[in-house]
Amino acid sequence: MTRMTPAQRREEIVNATVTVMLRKGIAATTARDVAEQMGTSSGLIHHYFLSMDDLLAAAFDRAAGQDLDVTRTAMAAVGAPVARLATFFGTYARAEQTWAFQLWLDAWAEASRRPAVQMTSRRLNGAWQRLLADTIRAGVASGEVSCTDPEATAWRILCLLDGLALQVVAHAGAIDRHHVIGWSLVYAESELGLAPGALGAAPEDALAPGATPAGPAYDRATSP
Amino acid sequence: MTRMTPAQRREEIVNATVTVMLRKGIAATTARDVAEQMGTSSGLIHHYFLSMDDLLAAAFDRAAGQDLDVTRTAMAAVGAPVARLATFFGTYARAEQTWAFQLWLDAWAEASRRPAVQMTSRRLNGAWQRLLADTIRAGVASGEVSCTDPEATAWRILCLLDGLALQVVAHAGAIDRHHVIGWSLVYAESELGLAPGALGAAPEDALAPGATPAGPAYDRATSP
DNA sequence: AGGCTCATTGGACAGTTGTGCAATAGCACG
DNA sequence: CGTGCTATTGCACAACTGTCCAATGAGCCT
Repeated sequence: MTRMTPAQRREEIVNATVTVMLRKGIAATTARDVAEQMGTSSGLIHHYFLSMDDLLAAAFDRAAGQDLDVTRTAMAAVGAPVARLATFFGTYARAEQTWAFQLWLDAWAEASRRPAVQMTSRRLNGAWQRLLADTIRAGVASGEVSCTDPEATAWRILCLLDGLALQVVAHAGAIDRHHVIGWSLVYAESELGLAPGALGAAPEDALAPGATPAGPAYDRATSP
Repeated sequence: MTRMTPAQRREEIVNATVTVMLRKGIAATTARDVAEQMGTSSGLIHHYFLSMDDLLAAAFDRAAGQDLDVTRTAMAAVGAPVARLATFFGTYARAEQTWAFQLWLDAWAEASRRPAVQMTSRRLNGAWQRLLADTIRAGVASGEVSCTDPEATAWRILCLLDGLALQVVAHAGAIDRHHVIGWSLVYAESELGLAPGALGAAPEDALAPGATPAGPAYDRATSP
């Protein structure tokens, strides 16, 4: 029975929940799973969280929030708005490797049943949109990009990204992983009046479609 | 104890499951719910379906397949490819009223846990994409539209639609319902080299964004 | 050293769930 | 009318869930 300070323990519970969530998904994560992951009693969890809904929301907040922070700080380190947009897609692409996109899918589906999860997912989704919209606005201000409605454009780019990623996660093989970034990037360039390639080098097979790509092999592993 | 022929009963079980699913979502639909909906015993269900996974897949197939059929037949009744594409969006828009999009969300999220559901959802998603791609190809052949890669374009349009609809269902209010069709439609026109408005009259507030639309009031009801 | 606070335990509890099976009863056929 | 097939019942079963709580014991303060 190792006794920890409440702050530390709370932290560890959230961390353990994230670990379990990444393995089993939000919907299938139980209090006992989390306790076992920590090596403690299951009663401990409800000493720190009022309900499972709260815990799952907190864990999703941590997992998804970290991705957002990574992208945000990476973008903040870049000066020009267009370069910042390029960083946006570049970071997204790199994050693909350890992809936790199934979490988003679970969060959206669970939103109708778990109020706390819905609130968190809505807040984070909004934050992503704002990050993108703000950068677009900055680009408009500096004259680098042209866009009549940054808010709407940000939503559209994000929703295309989500829709594509969704297919990759839910129906492995239906869409090539690389297309997710490549196609979104091309779309963003066209919406923002940018020259092709301005936001990143899209692999040409991301544009020339149809036939099976002769590009580099990619792992079809479904598990994270 | 009303006795039915196996075919009839199987039919009724699927119908009842669809009804329950529309009310509670795929993930929360139980064998007992379905039995209660039919007014029969719960044991009956496993006399016709090997597992709950099979039943849920069959029910989702029916519900989502019907939507597909409606759109497909509506499109088949139209001659010119561009008009057929316009019908695609028009039918989609009308289907919005009795929106069962939560089912798709559930299906995608459950795909990783329920093999039968994944197979069904993958098949139907592919059918939607093929429907769109074939029509685009026909448009290219007739010279009405220009598109270098109908397959990819179809996926992109569909994924934008899904991504937008997803936000409406999961985070009611984040995106205006009307934007789902309007924005996708405008995007499709640009991808296919069509004149604005060629695929349907997008409400102007679907394009002029930002401020709260002064358009007609729309119900925010979340339940179907 | 002793006491006290509170993190932690381990299990109880009531409610689910999917699944399987003997018994029952409706219906068609002889 | 009786007989057999089988659709249907009703329940048992084991496993699981979130939630709660009295008992325990670790570590800090006096």
